[in-house]
Amino acid sequence: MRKSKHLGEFEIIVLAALIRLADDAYGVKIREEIETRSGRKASVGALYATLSRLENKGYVSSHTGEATAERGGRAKRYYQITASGEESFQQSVRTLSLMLNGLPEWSTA
Amino acid sequence: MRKSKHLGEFEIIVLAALIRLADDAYGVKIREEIETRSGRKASVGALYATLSRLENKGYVSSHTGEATAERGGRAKRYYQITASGEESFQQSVRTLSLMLNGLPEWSTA
DNA sequence: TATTTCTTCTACAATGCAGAAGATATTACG
DNA sequence: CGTAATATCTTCTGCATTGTAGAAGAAATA
Repeated sequence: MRKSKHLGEFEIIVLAALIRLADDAYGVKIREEIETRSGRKASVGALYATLSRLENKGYVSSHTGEATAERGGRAKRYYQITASGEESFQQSVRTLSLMLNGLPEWSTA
Repeated sequence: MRKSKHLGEFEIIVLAALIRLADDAYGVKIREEIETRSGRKASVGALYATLSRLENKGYVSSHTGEATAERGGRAKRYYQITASGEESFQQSVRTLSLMLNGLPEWSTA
């Protein structure tokens, strides 16, 4: 059915982090992954708002984790990308790739 | 001074098109470049709004072209990326690269 | 005046952002 | 034990920035 709505810059980054973290993707960890890997700042609010919106669009799903906590704290909420999200992600990545490929700013990246 | 505000997805795409088109970058052509190269839709309104915002931020500059028109029509307005815009562009591209590099969605792109 | 080419305008929708507040678990200590 | 301190994580709220569409307007030639 090909809706072709585009993902925002931060949405792309969040989904990339989700994929990287596989089954260890919960809020705090996702934020950490983004900041350490890319240096890009990501406030808690921004992150959760984005995750929530992605979930509304059906691009990610979530489930609350077991109370495994080694030391205090609230239960984690784990996220994972859905098939639909994967499709959208791929399309956005492809678009960027087509536009950036070959540029000096790109190769140097 | 490192402001580090992030570029939006479409802003990145527009800047990429600007760089590609070099001195032939005016509205209609930019739009064409984006759509033919990546398949991504870009309405006139969206494009000019984005160019205008980028100019306000000092990321692009513009000048009106000579009335060269081979056959009717209004004067073109040529855009080019500024040093500051280039810096911001590079940073955004780098962030994406760091997040995407190594992912299957990326290699496949 | 008709036609062509290109840009502006207007109004609204979607995304991004920050940090205080809230929830819920373990640990400390009487 | 009871309950306060502490640690972890997520929600909430309000606002700023970016994205979108297409009709309307400007300016040139035929």
